[in-house]
Amino acid sequence: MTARPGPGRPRATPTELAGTGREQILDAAAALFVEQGVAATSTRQIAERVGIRQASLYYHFAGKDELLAELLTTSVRPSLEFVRTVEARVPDEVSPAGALYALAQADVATLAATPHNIGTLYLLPEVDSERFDAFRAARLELQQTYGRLAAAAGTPAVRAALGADLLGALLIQLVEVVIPLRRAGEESPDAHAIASTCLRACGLDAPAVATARAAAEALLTPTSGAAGRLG
Amino acid sequence: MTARPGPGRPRATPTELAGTGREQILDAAAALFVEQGVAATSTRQIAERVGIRQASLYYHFAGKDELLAELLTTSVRPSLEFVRTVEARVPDEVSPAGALYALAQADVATLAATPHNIGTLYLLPEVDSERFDAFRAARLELQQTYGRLAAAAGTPAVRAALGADLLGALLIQLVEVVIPLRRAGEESPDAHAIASTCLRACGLDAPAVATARAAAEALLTPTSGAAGRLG
DNA sequence: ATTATCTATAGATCTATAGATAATGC
DNA sequence: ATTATCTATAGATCTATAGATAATGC
Repeated sequence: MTARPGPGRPRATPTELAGTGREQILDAAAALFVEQGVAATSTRQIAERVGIRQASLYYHFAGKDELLAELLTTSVRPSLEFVRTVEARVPDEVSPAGALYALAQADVATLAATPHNIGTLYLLPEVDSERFDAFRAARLELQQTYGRLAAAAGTPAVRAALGADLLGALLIQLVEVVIPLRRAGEESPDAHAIASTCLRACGLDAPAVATARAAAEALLTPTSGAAGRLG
Repeated sequence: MTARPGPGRPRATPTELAGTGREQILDAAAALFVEQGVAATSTRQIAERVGIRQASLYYHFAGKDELLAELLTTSVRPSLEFVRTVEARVPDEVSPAGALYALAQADVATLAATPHNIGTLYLLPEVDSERFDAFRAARLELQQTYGRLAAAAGTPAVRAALGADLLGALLIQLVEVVIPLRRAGEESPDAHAIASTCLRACGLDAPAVATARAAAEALLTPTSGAAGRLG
């Protein structure tokens, strides 16, 4: 485990972290950004945690913004791909309600498992900068997909009262309850409980939620030689 | 409007802001904290916006932390008092569902109307410091009340599947959708739509939601000489 | 006398660049 | 030759204190 030598001048104080130098830096930055925020985290702190000198960071990254950009985009990309794949199967292979359930459940699981509770980064004020609008665009697409599916899955009364945009915002918000829960040190909540709450928020009654859950499970488990491969 | 002179040396560059010096500073700090975060906001920036010198801040406040502490507590206090008043009337004067509807509606309205979208501050990493645990305790009490009311109002199946703690977290999360919506420049959403969503999340069906809404409105409008005064 | 500002500044950061150095790989 | 680090540092902050100053209020 003791850092393979490889090319380049050896570190003054060798550590036993996994991954390449780049990865070690990203990981340390993620932990500190989540804990303290970006502005409150100095390049020196990041370097210290990795076990390199402050200036050595700049060999890998142009600065904190580039670190944040990379953390944000690599964290949202999998969700985005998943959401696209699932929506493409609506309504032929799965109902809107089933798709919505599957997405909510998957996103809860992802947010619960992500190292350092990285979802916290989405809430930082720095992210509002246009420097990160690629990330925000991805996030908006995710939210709009939730909104479309929710509008399609919801009861007519709910659809009329809320509209797809508000529904999307509300459901993303529900899914992201995982972030404050983890922050508060709570144990990871049941993804099914939250996915079900998303469907109830759309006006579905208990039997309809049960049906959606079954549909989601059928979608996610490609039993026998079924078409299902989700990338 | 041109700042009454009053005691003290005059400012080098007089401004036309309303309120006392303290209030002007708090307002400027709120706007900047929300926009950039606390760590990214310098005492100099705050002072500039007020129209005083950086050092003059310290006559009123010990530093940024004290500013943040004051902004947080004055922003949560009204919600906390309201929630206590309402819960005290449950179940004699109002049903749990009616109380929950009233709270959600009121909190949405408050968050939508608050200057500078101050709710954003709740999400800043700085707030996790024990320096602000009075604020966090207040916030937790608010959340727990939501949880108790939701557990009482919810259907047995929902209560069994989620528990009061998770319900509280989910409902607060729903109400706080106003924060990202405002941040994105969205128009303020309908408080009724969100309050209804809270009740649907608890498993209530459309008629039950309508009943709760009526109960909330009866509670909030002390018609004729009714007992209702909500302080 | 009290209040609310001002000017000036010490000391402690923090970022980002320049250039040297110590490995590996060819 | 390439890679990944190192040392050293300039320049730009930023915070918080000391002490002066210019009003009002008594």
